[in-house]
Amino acid sequence: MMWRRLPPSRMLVMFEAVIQCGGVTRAATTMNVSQPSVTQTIRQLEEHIGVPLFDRTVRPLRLTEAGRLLHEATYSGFNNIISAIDEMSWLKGSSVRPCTVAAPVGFATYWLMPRLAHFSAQYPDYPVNVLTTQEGAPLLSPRVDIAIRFGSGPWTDGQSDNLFDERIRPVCSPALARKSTDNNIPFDNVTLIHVEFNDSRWTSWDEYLQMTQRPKRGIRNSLHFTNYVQAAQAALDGRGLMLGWRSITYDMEREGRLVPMYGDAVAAKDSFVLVRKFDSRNKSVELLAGWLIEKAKCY
Amino acid sequence: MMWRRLPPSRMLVMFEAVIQCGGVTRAATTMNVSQPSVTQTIRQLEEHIGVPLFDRTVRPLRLTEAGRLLHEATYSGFNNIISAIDEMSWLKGSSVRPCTVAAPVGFATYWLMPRLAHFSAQYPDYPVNVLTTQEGAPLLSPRVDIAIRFGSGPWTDGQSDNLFDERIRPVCSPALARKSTDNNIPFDNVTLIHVEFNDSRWTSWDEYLQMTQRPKRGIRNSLHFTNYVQAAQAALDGRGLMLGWRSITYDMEREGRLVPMYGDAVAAKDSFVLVRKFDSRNKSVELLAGWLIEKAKCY
DNA sequence: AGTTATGATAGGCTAGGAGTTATAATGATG
DNA sequence: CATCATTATAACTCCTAGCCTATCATAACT
Repeated sequence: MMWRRLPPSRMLVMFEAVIQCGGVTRAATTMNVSQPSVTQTIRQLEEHIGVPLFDRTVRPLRLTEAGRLLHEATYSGFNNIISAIDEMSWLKGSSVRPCTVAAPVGFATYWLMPRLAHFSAQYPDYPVNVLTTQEGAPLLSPRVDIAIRFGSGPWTDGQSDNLFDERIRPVCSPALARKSTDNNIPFDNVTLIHVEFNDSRWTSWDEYLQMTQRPKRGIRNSLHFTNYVQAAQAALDGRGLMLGWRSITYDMEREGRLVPMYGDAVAAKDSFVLVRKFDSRNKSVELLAGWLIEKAKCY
Repeated sequence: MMWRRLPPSRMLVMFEAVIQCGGVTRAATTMNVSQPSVTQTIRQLEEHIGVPLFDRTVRPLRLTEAGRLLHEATYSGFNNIISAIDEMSWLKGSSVRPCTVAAPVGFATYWLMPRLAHFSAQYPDYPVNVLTTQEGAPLLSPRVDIAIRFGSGPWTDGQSDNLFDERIRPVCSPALARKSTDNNIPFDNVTLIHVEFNDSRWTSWDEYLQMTQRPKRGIRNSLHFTNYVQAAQAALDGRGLMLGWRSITYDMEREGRLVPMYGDAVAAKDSFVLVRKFDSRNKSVELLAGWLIEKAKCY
């Protein structure tokens, strides 16, 4: 009876695509369909639900509050299903049970994934699965061997090891930094790149300005994104100043693609913790957990 | 890129229906399609994934390990999406923000839902949403105002109040109980109704037998189910002896539809705890939380 | 073993989903 | 204000996904 309200997955997939690509047109090209097709599909979805998902009074379409809600739900919902399928596929071929690690989406994208590539190269016989979550503290479960949580803990449902504290500071592209210093542009005139999260633990620009005792900014000179991927891209393109989370921008800073600018680093309230099952008979769990902890040290 | 592996929702919905109805034929009738259609759809899904989902060597089709995995994922995944949509629909009509409570599936079905019916009757102006989870400890999140958890805590992400401890004892229908006592049937000859959960915190028959120092049973005389709904139905029909969780079977016991039989109650390791957000500006959260705690007392 | 209940297979048909092109409308930008 | 970029609307086409009937195969039950 529950599926009466469930929209066809096509629509939800399109919806996600539009969000990811940041616009109908781009979504259309990446999905290999025409632009009107996407518009139609989104309309159908909105009709199906009965609520507008996008704000049409602004041109690169932006999510409404309702849209953001749905986005969160579908994103993690699909992730659940897909990662289960992945796991099953592995389970079919090799008899080696893969190790599944759950992590918050930003951490997974910018810290975990790049490193996992190395891990897989080093230990090709130990398959690893990543389950991204919208929440900061994924639970251990039959399907999750390692959970990486952002918070204060302590957690008692498994063996926990601290990975690192989180630190935040403004960063931007080297080009923008040079331009700013050369022309002596004051902080207040620089475009700020915002990421709209619902998680209260993620420090926002507003909070940062407050913590560093700077005046609050208006909506002038600001770019808004709903995910870190786009925001980071905008920063790399030199379109503004982003609040750089250490776990997310560290690699990019090291490569010189982003540089700290305008202001000090601020410690986040919480830190990242790796929690693994107590009784993991699975060798790969121990191996991967140790490996990640090691990587976190030298970071 | 992630949707490459996502099967059409039709298939997943059918899959869920087959599980819920406990068979292809029954699923067909409840979904208003022909039986071959269902068979087809399931085959397509299995092809899509590349893994058999059902064990065909047994006649009322049973889930394989892989199937169980997928079931869990889709169930909670869809639940996420649907409850988000529900919430949005409410949000459209009335400006009163609904209160969303997340709870483990068994608790939600058998304890929460029946009581919520009364709550809604009493306070029609306070809409309530239920989000069922496969795990025992749902998190608070922007979308979840109240989380009901089964575990040992303590949890610090919100204000927590104990609801009640869990207790387990064998129960069956009055008819079966009478027949057993009349004919002096020994415990070892009674059919046991099993529920297959992956959550280690749910005590199984094996554990119960061990705790009460009875001999372990073979697979003879046993019925297996994957969810409590079916299992409870089987118990009500007098088809065997079920391990009755207080939170689940209490109402049915009070109505005389189930009676305790063969053996003592055993305390579960953990208890149910209600966790609500610290700063709930939402009146309905406070109201509902207090109401539930009150109900839990007199139960 | 015979009977019943349940699921699998084959083949054919049709409705409507999903996409296309062409064009208009509207916000962003300078 | 002019131009560009992006999204909305309309009308039409196509094809395939999904369903059905009919029949067969096999497990469960007694």
